[in-house]
Amino acid sequence: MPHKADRDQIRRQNRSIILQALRRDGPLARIELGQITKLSPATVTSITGDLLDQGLIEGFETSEQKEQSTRGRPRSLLRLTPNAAYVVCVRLSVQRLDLALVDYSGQTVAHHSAPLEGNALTSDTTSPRLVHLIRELLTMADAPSSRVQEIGLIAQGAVDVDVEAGTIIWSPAIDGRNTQIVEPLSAAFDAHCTIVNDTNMITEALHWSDPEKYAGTFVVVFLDHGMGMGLYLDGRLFCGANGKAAEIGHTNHMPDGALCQCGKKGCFEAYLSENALSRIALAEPSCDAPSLDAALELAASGNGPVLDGFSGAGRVLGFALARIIAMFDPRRIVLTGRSARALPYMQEGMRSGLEDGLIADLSQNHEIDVAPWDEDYIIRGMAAQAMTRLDLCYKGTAGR
Amino acid sequence: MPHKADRDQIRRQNRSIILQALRRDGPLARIELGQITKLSPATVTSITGDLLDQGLIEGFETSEQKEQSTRGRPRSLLRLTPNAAYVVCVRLSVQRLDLALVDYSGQTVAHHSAPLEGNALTSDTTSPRLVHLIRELLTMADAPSSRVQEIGLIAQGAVDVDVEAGTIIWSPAIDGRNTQIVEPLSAAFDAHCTIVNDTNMITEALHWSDPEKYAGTFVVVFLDHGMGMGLYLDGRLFCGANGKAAEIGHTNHMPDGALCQCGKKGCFEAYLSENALSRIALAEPSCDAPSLDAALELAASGNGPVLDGFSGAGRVLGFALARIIAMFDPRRIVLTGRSARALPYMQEGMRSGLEDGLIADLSQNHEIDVAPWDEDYIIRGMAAQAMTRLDLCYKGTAGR
DNA sequence: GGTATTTTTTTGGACACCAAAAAAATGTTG
DNA sequence: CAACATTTTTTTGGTGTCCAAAAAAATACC
Repeated sequence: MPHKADRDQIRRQNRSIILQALRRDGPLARIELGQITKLSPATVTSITGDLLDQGLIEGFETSEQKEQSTRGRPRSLLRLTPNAAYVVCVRLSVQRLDLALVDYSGQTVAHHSAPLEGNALTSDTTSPRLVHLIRELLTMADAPSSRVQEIGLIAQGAVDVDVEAGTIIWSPAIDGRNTQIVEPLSAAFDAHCTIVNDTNMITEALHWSDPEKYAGTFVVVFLDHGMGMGLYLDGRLFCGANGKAAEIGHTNHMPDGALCQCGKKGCFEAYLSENALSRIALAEPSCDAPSLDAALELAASGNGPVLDGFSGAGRVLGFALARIIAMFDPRRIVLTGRSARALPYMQEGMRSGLEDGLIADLSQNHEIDVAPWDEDYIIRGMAAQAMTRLDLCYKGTAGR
Repeated sequence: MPHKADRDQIRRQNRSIILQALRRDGPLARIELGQITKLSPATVTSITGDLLDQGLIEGFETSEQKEQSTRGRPRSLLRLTPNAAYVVCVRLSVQRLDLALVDYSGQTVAHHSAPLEGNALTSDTTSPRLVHLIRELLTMADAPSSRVQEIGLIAQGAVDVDVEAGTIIWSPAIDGRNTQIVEPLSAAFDAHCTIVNDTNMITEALHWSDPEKYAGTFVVVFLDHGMGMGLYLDGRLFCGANGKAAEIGHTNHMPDGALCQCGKKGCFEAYLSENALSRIALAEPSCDAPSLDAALELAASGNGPVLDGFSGAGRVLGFALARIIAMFDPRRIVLTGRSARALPYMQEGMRSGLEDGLIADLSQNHEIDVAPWDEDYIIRGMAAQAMTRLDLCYKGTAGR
C-alpha cells in the first residue's frame, strides 16, 4: 500500500522539477519554466522565490540577451547557483585514480587523475589519501568543504564491495582487505557517500544525455575488460534488493563450458572479456603477442580463422542478448565499452545466436544499437544521479 | 523528468489508500482507518464522506459489534459497497473456460466453469460466446451490466497474444487466427478490458496475500505444463516495454541442447516442463505410461535411475535460479505450480546447479521457498489488480 | 441524571495550487 | 517624448486539501 500523500510532497516534487529543468536546459526565464513544467506562472514565481531565498538559484544576465530583445518586459533568466553545492566523483580502477569535482550547475570544476603505482594504497591509507586529494580539489576550485553534499565512489575492475557496510572487501588496487571507505569519507565532509556501480552510472548517463531515446525500459551491455550490464526499467535504474542486480558476465552460458577467470566454467565472460577476445588472435599461428588490437587487425585483413573466432564470440553475445530480451523485454539494448570496436566482426555470429536463443514471439519490438564509448559517461551519470537526489531534499519554508 | 504534482493527486492517492485498506481489512471504523493510513480523523471523515455520497462505501452493522461494546461512542463500521462495481475474470485454457464475477468488496459472487470440447470456439464465435456467458453470470448474481468496470482475460497454454491490438493470434482452444477479443468485450460492457498473463497474476496475488513477505523485489517461478516467471521489482509488477518480459521457459539453457516443443534447442522448458519431468519415469524400463505422478511414485520408492533423472532436472533448475538471482538480485524466489511437487527430489541437483552457475558474491541475501499452489491465485490476483486500478479513478467532487 | 470515555464531526488555520488582474519593463508609434 | 502595445513577472483572491483542536455525539458507569 503506498504511503499517504500530503501537501509537502507536491511542493517537493514541483521544486525538484524546476531544479531539473534548470540543470538540463541552462539558464531559463520563469515563463519558460512554466511552459516546460506546465506549472502556472504564479506557482513558478512562488517556487523560484523560495529557491532564490535559499541561494540555490540566482539571476543571470548575458549580453546576447539584450541584443535580440523584443518589445515587452524582458525575460530575467535564472540559473543554478554554481557554488551552492558540490558532488565529488571518485573512480578507483586497477591502475588509476580519478577524481572530479562537479558543481551544482553540473559543471566539472576540478579534476585529478594519476596512475596508481603498485602497492600505493593499503587498507589503512586509502581513505586518508582520498580525503587529502578531495581537499586539494576543493582548494583548486576555491570551494568550501562544507558545501560537499555527495561523494560517489566508483570501484572498477574485479572489485568485491560490500554496499551495506560501505567497504571494499577486495580490490586489485588496494593492498589489504575490508577497506573502510564510506564511513570515513562521509564523516570527513559530512556528506552522503555511496559506492556505485560503473555500469549503472553509464546507464544513468545515457538516460540523462537523451531522455527521449533512453527512456522507459532499456538495457546497457558494457563490453570492456569484463562484461557488465545496466538496467533501466519502467523509467528508473534498477539495482535489485541488495544492489547487485544486472550481473551478466558471470552468469552461465554453457554448463561445463570454458574456464572463466572467476573459477567457474562457462560464464559469458569466459568468451567475451577483452582477454578472451584477444586470444582470438592466436588463431593465426604467426601471432606472438595476442591483444584485441592484434585480433582486430587480423580480422580487418580478412584472416579466416580470426574472423571465425569473432563470429563464434558474436554467437555467444547473441545468446546473451536473447536472454536479456526474454527476461526484460526492453525497448532498446545499447552496446558500449572499449571492446565494442569488435562488434562489426561479430554481427553475423550475433544474429545466429539471437536466432537460436530467442523464441520467435519476442524477436521484434526492440532495437539493438551501439553507443560510442566515452570515459566521461561514468562521471556524468554519477553527477546526474547525485544532483537528482539533492533536488529532492526539500526543507519546507520554515528554514527561511 | 517526473510530471508536475497538483492537489487532485493528493486526494486521489489518499482516497485510494482508504479504499485499499477497506478491501484488505474488511469493515473498519473511521478511527481505525486513521490509524492504518496515518491520516487525521478530520481527513478520514472528509474522504469517507465523499465515498459515501458516491455510493462506493456504506455503513455496516454486526451483532457481534454490540456484544463487546465498551464505554464511549461506539464505532460505526464502513465497508465497500459490494455492488458498486464488478470485475470479470475470464480464463481460457486449453480444455476449459472459466469465468468469475468479483464484486467491489473482492468477493467472488458467481462463477462458471465448463470444459471446452474440440472446436467449440472459432475466431468468430469466441467473443459473442464470452459476452453471452458474462451476461448469464451477471443475471445469476443479479448485477446490472452497467456496473462491470473491468474485464480481464487470462489466456493460458501455448497462446500467442497481441496485447497492443487486443487479439489472440493463436490458441489451441480456438479454431482460427487473430481472434478479436478486447475490443468486442470492451464495447459490449463499456468496460476496461485487458489480456493478462497468468504468471503475472500469480505474482500480484502473492503480493496481495502477504504484502510484508512478498514486497520490494521478488521473483515467482511457475512450474506447470510449461515454465513461467513473474517479476515484482521495486514494489511493482514488471511487464517490460511490450508486456512480454519474464520469459524463462524458452530461454536457452544449453546451446544445441535438448529439443524443445517450441522447435529450438536447449530451452529450459525442454528439461523442466511437465512432459519433460514425466519422461523421467522412462528411466525405469518397466514403466509403460509415463506421467509426473508415475515418476514421483518411482522416486518415492527409491528408484535410482529415476532419482538421478530428477536430480538432473534439479540441476537445470539450479542454473535457471542462478541466472535469475544474478539478473534481478531478488530478496526472494518463490517456486510454485503443479510440478512443484517434484521439488523434494530435485533439491540436491538444484544446489549443484546453483553452485556451478552463480558467482559466489551473489550466493547469499536471498531466500528460495515453495508456495502451495492454488488455482484461485490467478483470479484473486487479477481481481486485486483491477480493483487497484479502479480505486485510482478519482472523479473529483464535482460529480456529486 | 450526571460523569467519564470514546468516536465522529465541525471549526479554523496553513498552505499549495491556479486564474485573473495588476504591475513592471521594455519597444513602437504618431 | 508621451501614449500605446506587448510581454513577463508579481500580486490578489479563490478553491481545495490537510491537520490540530474544539465541539458534538453516543454510549457505559455510577
